[in-house]
Amino acid sequence: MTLSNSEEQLMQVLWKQKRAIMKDLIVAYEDPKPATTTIATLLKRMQDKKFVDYVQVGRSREYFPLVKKKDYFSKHVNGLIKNFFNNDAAQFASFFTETTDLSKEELEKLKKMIDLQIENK
Amino acid sequence: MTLSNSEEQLMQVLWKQKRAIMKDLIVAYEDPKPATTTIATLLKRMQDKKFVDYVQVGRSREYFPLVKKKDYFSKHVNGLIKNFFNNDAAQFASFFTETTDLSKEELEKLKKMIDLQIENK
DNA sequence: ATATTTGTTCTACATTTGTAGAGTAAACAA
DNA sequence: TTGTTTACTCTACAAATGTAGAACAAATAT
Repeated sequence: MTLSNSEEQLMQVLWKQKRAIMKDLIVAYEDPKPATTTIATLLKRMQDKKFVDYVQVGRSREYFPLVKKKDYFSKHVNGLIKNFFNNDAAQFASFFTETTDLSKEELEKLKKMIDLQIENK
Repeated sequence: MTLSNSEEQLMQVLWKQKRAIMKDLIVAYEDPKPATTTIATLLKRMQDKKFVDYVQVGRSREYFPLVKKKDYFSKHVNGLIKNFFNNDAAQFASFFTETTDLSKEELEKLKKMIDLQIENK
């Protein structure tokens, strides 16, 4: 089960806010803001898909993510790797460093992180 | 304009085969293979979206990609970076090295590539 | 020459997605 | 205590997607 585009967008808001009621969610949107009913529909569908849940707080529901951004995202990336690179992460990595536009500093930082990873092997 | 899932799947086949007629495309599918009309519909929609074109060769059309896999894919990755990491590629990179499961050798290789990149800055 | 295969277009239809109005109940403001 | 706000559910509907039958034309096999 995956999120559709607009569901994913809403999920981003929720990940950022951690817990939020309707009003908070809508505030996070640019103009033209969606109708409240639109958000409500999306939230309901996301509940059905087990991506969010809520607790009743007074008159409102406080929504929260059931899925960690990191987990969701790593599934995404691994899907991409599988799809586009025959499941070869190294090939993906190479592609990544070529394609994205990292500054010298960022590259140095990345190198340090890789060193750390190598040490832990 | 983006490809839907099943369009993207077909695009993968076409990228692999470079140029292909209907029969070749269908052969590449696992059982249960889709109906030829299904593939035809997808191809037509992909033409409309300017992702493929064809030349008539005898009785058949030889289809070919109009978009390079690499270009298509880098747009994808950059989309992900924007969406999930606030447009911060370094953060993405860090996430990537943590999450994907690279071997020591692969990490070394990656480090070398990064060094190359740094030199070219 | 007739039957069969192949590729195509047209049409169709169920499902999913994006979006929101109508109606309603609870809480709140005046 | 009555109007206003807020959040929710129900319903709706157009567009996109996934899938494929019907019909047809060209090529091919017998």
